[in-house]
Amino acid sequence: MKGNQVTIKDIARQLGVSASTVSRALQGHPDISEETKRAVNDLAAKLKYQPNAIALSLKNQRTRIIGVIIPEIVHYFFSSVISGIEDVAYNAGFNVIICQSNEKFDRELSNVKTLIAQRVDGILVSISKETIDFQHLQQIVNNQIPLVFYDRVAPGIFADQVIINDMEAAYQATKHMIDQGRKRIAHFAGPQNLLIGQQRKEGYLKAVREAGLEVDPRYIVEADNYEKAQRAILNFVTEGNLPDGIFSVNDITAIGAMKGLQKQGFKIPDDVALVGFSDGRFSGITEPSLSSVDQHGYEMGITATEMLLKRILENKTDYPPETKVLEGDLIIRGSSRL
Amino acid sequence: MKGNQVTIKDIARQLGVSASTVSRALQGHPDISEETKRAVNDLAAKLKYQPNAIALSLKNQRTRIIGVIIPEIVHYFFSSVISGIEDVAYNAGFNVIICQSNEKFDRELSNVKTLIAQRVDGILVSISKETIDFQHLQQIVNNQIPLVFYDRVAPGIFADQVIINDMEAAYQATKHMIDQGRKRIAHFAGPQNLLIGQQRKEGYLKAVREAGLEVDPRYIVEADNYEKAQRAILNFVTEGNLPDGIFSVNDITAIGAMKGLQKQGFKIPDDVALVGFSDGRFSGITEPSLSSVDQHGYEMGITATEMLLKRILENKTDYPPETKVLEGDLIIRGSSRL
DNA sequence: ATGAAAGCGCTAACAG
DNA sequence: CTGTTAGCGCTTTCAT
Repeated sequence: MKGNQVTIKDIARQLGVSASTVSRALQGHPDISEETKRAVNDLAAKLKYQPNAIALSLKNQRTRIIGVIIPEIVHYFFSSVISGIEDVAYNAGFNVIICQSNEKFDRELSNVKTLIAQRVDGILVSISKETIDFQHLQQIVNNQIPLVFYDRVAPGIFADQVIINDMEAAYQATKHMIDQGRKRIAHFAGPQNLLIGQQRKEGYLKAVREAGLEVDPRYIVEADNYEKAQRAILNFVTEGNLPDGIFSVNDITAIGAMKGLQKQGFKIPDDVALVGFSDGRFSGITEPSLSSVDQHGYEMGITATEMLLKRILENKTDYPPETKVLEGDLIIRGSSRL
Repeated sequence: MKGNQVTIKDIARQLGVSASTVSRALQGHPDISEETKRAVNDLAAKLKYQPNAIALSLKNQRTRIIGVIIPEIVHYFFSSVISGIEDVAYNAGFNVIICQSNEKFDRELSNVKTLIAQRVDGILVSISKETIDFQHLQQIVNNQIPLVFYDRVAPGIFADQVIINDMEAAYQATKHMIDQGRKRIAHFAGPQNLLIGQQRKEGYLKAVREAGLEVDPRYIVEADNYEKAQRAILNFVTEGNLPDGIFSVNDITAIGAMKGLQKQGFKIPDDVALVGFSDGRFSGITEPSLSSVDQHGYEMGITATEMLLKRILENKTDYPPETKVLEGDLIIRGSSRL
């Protein structure tokens, strides 16, 4: 932002009129003569004048910027969410600032500070795996900045949220394996401080219990990435208690399990059935292809942003927070089909 | 950005001092008494005062924001680049605005306008597949906004750039298959208006020619995604001229080829060897695992941002544009190893 | 040690 | 139809 960008003053000076006239001409204000308008617009085009968004923000007390806090952009689910957010924001004339927390609490804290300092008009948040303290998020609410949580919500914060029906989807995923005759189903679970981690485990438990199967605590392992899944598989094998089905909290964990099992010579789905979660770009690519729950990231981004824009544009902080629940869709593929 | 954020004035009023005193106290200015400083800082903390970044930007004529234009965030390569960008920017106290062009020229145009309007301190660009007109990028240079291209550069624009040695990497990838005894090697090429598309094809051609093999035009197909690869494979099969090796412009294309071939009953790498480009998260997951060129996205993001920050902080527009070339590393995996 | 005033770029009363 | 003025939040001379 060096000093050589064209301002309204430059145009005013060159045309021998006042800045306000230029401002009005640019806005097509009816008071201004056609002649002046033409002169102003021509010169503006010639000089490639771009209004200074910062000055406008300061004046108008709104930035037309939406801040997004996202755990990790490299995941297909999260980048689809971003696409949804951007599409809606873009159509409404809003810009988007994306901040990655990298799953770190400290970084998330700093992200919130940044977005407040930038005076964004609204904030979309999916909390990090580490986040167990929510003061910074409360701070957003206190500052009366519209806030919508997507996917990973913060308990106790009075704000809109859009989530998927994690418990039901997890239940369906597990039940599907049971329906195929599996008896010893394990769960590779996510962090239990995240609601999604709890809910997916709950759904799993519900299906197991409902089928009258035993809940074996050795079969519930906190494993939410490739490496942990591999290690868990190795444990199962050495201890001689291999499950015949595994429901994983996400796809990459399911793939870690798949690779680990195949390395040990087991066949998928014959020996062990696998179902993941999120339906990333991986699912169709593994051999066999991976059953998974489609989490509809793009739609989630759209919905969250629409909710946020509603708060921003209608300027309503009075009505109570809404929670929208999207349905996750179980996609059955080779890894769990007999 | 509603009206209820705490400002320096609020603090001044409550303490019965002037705004300038508060400002100075907050900055630790030596003129201010310890007593006043303490009072100001305490109240600021209590009210959770956050300086208005917009007012600061307007005053200082710099935003400490870096604008990034990226084709599509969902690709592992590009999201790694973003991580590199963010890490460097973050450490230097800069924020990042990410704009997706979605591979559309119009969107890219609009992105550039937005970033100029936001008066970002510098811009990082990788051009879209559609971009063949570069005036908007020239506009950035004209406005004296520091500009660095990464990966996909715009010819004829006088700006820094960081790329990988696409031609050499493509040459190595192709040569590797030739060294393994392949004689009929095809190339699934990217858009030829992108330099990376041209260069990767050039590298392929160089290896083929150097080995004294025939350049068969039927073996050079413009295919840069999963579906196009599948179709191309089908064509090869129906026309009865299946190659024994394919070098693809990116991984997802290589995987499309792999799936297409396997569906037809061909064995990888026995019947056809495959090498991709970019070494995304897919590479280790397919069966067999995919040989690919590691494009070092994270490092590219780091390098590009360091170059940009140098321009911004040293305020040097005088020295000539630099081009940094990173080396791509061929990673040989199961899809091309006999 | 502190305050008053000006200014960053723009808009919107208010005046003519 | 157009100009003058004030103000958005903050910093920074220049006074005192």
